[in-house]
Amino acid sequence: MYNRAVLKRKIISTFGKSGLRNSSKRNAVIDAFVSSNTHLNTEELYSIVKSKAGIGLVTVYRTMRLLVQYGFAQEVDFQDGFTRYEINDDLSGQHEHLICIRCGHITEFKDGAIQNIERRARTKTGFSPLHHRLEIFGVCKLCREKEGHEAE
Amino acid sequence: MYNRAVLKRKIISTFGKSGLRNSSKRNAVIDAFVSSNTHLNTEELYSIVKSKAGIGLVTVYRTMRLLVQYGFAQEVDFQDGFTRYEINDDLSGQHEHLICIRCGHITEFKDGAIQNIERRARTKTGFSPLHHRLEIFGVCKLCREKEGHEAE
DNA sequence: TTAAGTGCAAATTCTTTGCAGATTA
DNA sequence: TAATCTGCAAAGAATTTGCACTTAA
Repeated sequence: MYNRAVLKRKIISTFGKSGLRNSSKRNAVIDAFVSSNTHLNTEELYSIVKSKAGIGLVTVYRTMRLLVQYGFAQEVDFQDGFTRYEINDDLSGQHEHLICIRCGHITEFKDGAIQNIERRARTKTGFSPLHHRLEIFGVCKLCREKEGHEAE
Repeated sequence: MYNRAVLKRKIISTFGKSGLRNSSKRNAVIDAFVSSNTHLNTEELYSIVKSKAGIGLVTVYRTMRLLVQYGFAQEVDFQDGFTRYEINDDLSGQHEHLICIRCGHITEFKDGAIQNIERRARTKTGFSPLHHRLEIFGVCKLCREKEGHEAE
């Protein structure tokens, strides 16, 4: 598990080495991002930081784009119409998403077998995997219980 | 492997039972979709059908939405700014996507281990998987060769 | 006949960009 | 000081919707 304060320092240090400046507003967005436990979209990140520091939506977009470019953030797509972000799996350990098509609830799920799939992809096709996204769509336990397990 | 003519008939029959009509323009979009081997986006599907039948872009959007709703099409996201569609994996057999972050080339890749991951997800969390998306981002063989395998 | 399907243009929604002023190194 | 950063408003791009007309059942 990554440490958030460490991650934040690493991001700012990496940015600094690339000629990006250590701005207080951008830092507030980085803070909101590394502190979040869920998969926030731009609007949600904005609603966190705008009260704190009078930050504009555009700054959130620009900061998230940088975080993706530099490999600290990864875009995830839960088919709800928003681009969402999470801390790059390579930093925190790979995980998959179980997405309930009834209630929209997201469960994170770890399974080491993905590593084997990536290894086979490399062996069979010469493709060199860097990171992945696995989203499994289905019906969560609670919704199945509500429906009397019809979804079985 | 599904048969395309059979699939098309199945779609139209399912639509008919739901009170949707058998319209020639919608059929042209369905045709273009079931005949395609790649992951077409709306604009690409439109460019196929507009010459044939004077169909509007809006009809393509509406048809693809129906195909997704009824489970015949699945949206895929290759992070190129477009929503792309493929025939639902449940109908043709599951496959994964290897996406080259240099040249954008997509390779389809089959690996049965995903079934085991889905099974473990069900056992561990009570989640009932219906379908999944696995996208592995990395560098394809050709790009690696061009780069002298730096990406290793 | 009548409910569904369609195209056009307008409206929405998410995201990016131009530019003048603010901030950081 | 000099380059980067920022917010605002405007522009873009993908997608949806309102509405009058067309078509299938």
